[in-house]
Amino acid sequence: MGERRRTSPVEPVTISPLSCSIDEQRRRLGQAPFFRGLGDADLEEVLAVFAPRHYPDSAPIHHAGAEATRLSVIAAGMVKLARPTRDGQDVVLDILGPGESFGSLAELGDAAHRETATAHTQCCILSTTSGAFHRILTHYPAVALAALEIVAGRLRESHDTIEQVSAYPVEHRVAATLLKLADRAGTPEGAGILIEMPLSRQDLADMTGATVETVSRVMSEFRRAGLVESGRRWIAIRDRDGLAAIAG
Amino acid sequence: MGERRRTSPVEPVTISPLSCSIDEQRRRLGQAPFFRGLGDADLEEVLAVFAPRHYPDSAPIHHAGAEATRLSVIAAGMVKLARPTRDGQDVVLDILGPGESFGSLAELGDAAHRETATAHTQCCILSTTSGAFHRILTHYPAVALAALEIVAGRLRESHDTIEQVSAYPVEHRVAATLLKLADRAGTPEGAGILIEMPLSRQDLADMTGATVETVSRVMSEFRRAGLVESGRRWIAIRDRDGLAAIAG
DNA sequence: CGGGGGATTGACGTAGCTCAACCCGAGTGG
DNA sequence: CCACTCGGGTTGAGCTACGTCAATCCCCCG
Repeated sequence: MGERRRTSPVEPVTISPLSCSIDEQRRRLGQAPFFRGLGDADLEEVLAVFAPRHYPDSAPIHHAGAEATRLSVIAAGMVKLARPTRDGQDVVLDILGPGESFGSLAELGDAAHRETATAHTQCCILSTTSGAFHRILTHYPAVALAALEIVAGRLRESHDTIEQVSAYPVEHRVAATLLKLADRAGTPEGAGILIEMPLSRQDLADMTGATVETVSRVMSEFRRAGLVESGRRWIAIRDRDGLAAIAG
Repeated sequence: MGERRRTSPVEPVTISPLSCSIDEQRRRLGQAPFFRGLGDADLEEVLAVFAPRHYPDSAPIHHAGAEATRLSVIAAGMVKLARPTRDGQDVVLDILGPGESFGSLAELGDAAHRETATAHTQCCILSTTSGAFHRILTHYPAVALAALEIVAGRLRESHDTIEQVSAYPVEHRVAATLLKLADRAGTPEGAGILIEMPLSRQDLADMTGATVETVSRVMSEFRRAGLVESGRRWIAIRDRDGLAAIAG
């Protein structure tokens, strides 16, 4: 009665068999911001040191505290970067998609991972050792510059997050987070934008520094206002401008 | 009564005349992480494109929103990086010291400054245009690598901050912030560590995402517990371990 | 000595956390 | 194929950390 929530999830069940075939994945990686700017020959040489590996959904890739020995680039799927806190809660720093990298990049010169990386969907990861990566950096200045730009961009986003969490209420943060995700991984669907990844209230809470309950309340609020639609592990945006108004 | 607070501030009145002499400052900059790894000849060449400029205490260096045209390195003094929020409060992202850089580094590829930079003490800044800086990056790979390492380090610190602000109470954040500052700019003094920079409650509040009043209460608490001593615009740490216990 | 900007402290309001009950849709095994 | 279970989601009722507002204090300056 009154509110009808879409109950038949036209879900983003991205369960393609993800062959993780080396050649296929490598071809796609040539496009990654990381390797942009390399000639074909160089690209071939650089990619040669990367080894592919498949992770099933929710599999841990590495834990915080573990020795940081590899640099990884996502060929397919999504990876969640989180910091476990003393009291057992998680602070999600980012959810990365294809072409994005993690591992000993952000932790250059750091011996241990500060963050836990988990396969947020099943995914295929190309990775190499820190040593090999460092050799690439010194040997191919273009890669070093690309890396610099990538890290600088992330730093900017982190600053955004700090501002959000320090100065704005939960409602605002949730709206902003949804918009960010929609820009990154949204596809038009019906009269809205479907965020193409599994996204639970818990995820959203961990990304905004709030609790599941509060996020749930905020989302209900948004739904009643016709801003979003959501279900078990998915979220779609109905009224982008409305959300943007709340996000500021 | 009972509590005696040090009322005679053996202040860090770093009001050396800061001549900002080019040669003197340049000599010191050779040590900056940025230019480490450059040979003498190269260093000379690189430094040549930097122009020095002096800023009095509290002078604005650039405002958020302004076009990002320069990269700056601090020769002497301290610079406060802050984001002004919609509702007029400031979120302080960092306070930088000699040898550290700001400007179009974190904003590589970004046209406008996201942050306001202010002279937190009087200071001397060497700066160059983004164009010249970019030329340096491509021409001297060592600088690009150093920059990468610097930005990666900052990213890590930003992640620390996000964790703090998302998951821990104000008390905890203030303690952690004090420790961070002490490590960076602390000098042993009497039975404690004096933080060598002017540091108001407002600054601390803006760094921790809290209000002046709350920070003041927390600091009073700390003082009563014998952890810190503080006055008008300065702070000293009496019991490092005690603070560390609170910071976790 | 008087003024002013920072700091302190108190009283009060509230956003968001905690605890707890309940619901619902999707697997799963009988 | 149905019943059970179980993991997520929702909702409510308190509680508390922290923000807000306001008064007062205390250096430090002219």
